[in-house]
Amino acid sequence: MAVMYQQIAGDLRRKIEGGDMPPGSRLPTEIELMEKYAASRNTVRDAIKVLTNRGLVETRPGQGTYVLKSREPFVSILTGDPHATKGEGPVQYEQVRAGGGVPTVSGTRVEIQILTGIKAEALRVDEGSQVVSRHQQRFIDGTPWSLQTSFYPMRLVAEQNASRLIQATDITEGVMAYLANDLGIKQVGYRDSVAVRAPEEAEAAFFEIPSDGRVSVFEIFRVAFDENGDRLRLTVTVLPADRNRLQINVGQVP
Amino acid sequence: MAVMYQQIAGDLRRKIEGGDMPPGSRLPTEIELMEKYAASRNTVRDAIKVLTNRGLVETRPGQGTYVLKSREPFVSILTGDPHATKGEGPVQYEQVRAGGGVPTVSGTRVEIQILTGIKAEALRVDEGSQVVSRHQQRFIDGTPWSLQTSFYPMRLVAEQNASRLIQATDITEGVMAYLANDLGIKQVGYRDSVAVRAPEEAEAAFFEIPSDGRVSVFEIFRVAFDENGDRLRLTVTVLPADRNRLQINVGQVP
DNA sequence: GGGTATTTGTCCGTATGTATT
DNA sequence: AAATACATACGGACAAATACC
Repeated sequence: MAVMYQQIAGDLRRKIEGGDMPPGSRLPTEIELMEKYAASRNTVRDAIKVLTNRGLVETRPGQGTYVLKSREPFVSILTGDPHATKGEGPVQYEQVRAGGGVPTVSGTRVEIQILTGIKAEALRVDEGSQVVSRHQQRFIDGTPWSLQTSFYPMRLVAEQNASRLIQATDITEGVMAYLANDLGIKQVGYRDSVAVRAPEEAEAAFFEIPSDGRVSVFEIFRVAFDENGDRLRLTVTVLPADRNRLQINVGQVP
Repeated sequence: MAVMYQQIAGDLRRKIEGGDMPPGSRLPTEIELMEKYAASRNTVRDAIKVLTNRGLVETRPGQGTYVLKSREPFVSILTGDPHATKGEGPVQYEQVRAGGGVPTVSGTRVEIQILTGIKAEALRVDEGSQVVSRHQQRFIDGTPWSLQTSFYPMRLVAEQNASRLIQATDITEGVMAYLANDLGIKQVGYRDSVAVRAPEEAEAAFFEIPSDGRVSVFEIFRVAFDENGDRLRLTVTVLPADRNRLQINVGQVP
């Protein structure tokens, strides 16, 4: 019923998932598989393509095809004290892997940008408005973990004198702490919206994942609200979906 | 620099994303693309494969290759009152699309199952323990939305007489309400863990998505806790990532 | 460093099958 | 039934990456 390349793919898949070919092991070469299944090389390659698309194997030119090892995922916590002001910049995510792991952050890149589309809509500013953008790269134990960009409406700088926002220096006590302590602007809640999409070129390069969309990324929009229900900032966080899990705690959890 | 099929893919992609080929429109046939780019049919097909893998187009045998339309995503809310007892069964997700949309639920399939692996670990029962499994299919406006299975430790039935759990009838007032009102067992919090993976065969068939892993699914593990910090149930929800967004509200949000 | 063997990647041409109109 | 369009499968040739001597 199934055609030949699917049969070959199914057979290899069973051998991988059944433990006959453990993670890290090398598959037979395409030539060997041709002989084993009495198929042409292109047919064998079609079968292997099924496995790579499902994230089971990886082909390395000049070396062979290898069974992928599943790595221990990072855990990012999306819930926290909405009034919290501590933390290093617009930190949203905590890393709770059992083995530990040290998060590090790149220097903050600060820009004035034009905000359009759904981002402008999320921050409730006019299409094409100027905003302050603060961008960071985040790593855990040296491996790329997340890309994070926060957008602040210009009124915070223009009308409420949040001048440190537009300086290209880290705000070590945290932006929310700065706004609360120096300006009396307090975050009382936030809303996250989580989607999954294919990575952009730059994201694939940073995370060291294939740029063809086989591995997708989480895209998290976090909108923060102040006491008046006004939107304080929009933070967009991107993390590769193959090495991250999101955790949400509600109520009383041990 | 880039090889030919990548150049063709890039050219087509720019035309799609630039609006030259709007969603729903048909691409030139493979023969026409062969002539246009002076490439062989296999090379043209390789280029199209890049686009299908990125979720930009869809090929239909006998018809042609079409630019996909992005559908309005469903929004599922992961946060709610941890003490809430109302609701139809193990409901976790609310649908908040602007245009409305009527959620419907299949009848509940109840089974006694053996729980193993990470599911047993999540519910903190011994590997290979028997549990009660209650499974539902959920739709919105008739389109498949989510698959949901809840697992309850057998002690609820054996020691605490939650006999209705093992009856194959819907518990219309909600399982949590039943446990609270009849047995005095109260949920005080829960923890969600969100991952993304390729769909299984049955899931792809139910959601009507390709079974080759191009479209991935959210897999949400929800563990519910009672006042003693014991685990009341594990609910596993699967929903296709191409038509769903997850929303998390923390603190005071308008 | 250089050369060679191995292995996967790209590209071509052709033939036939299957789904749709 | 016929035409159209994509899917599968074969064969071959050369390129590019890697490993090894």
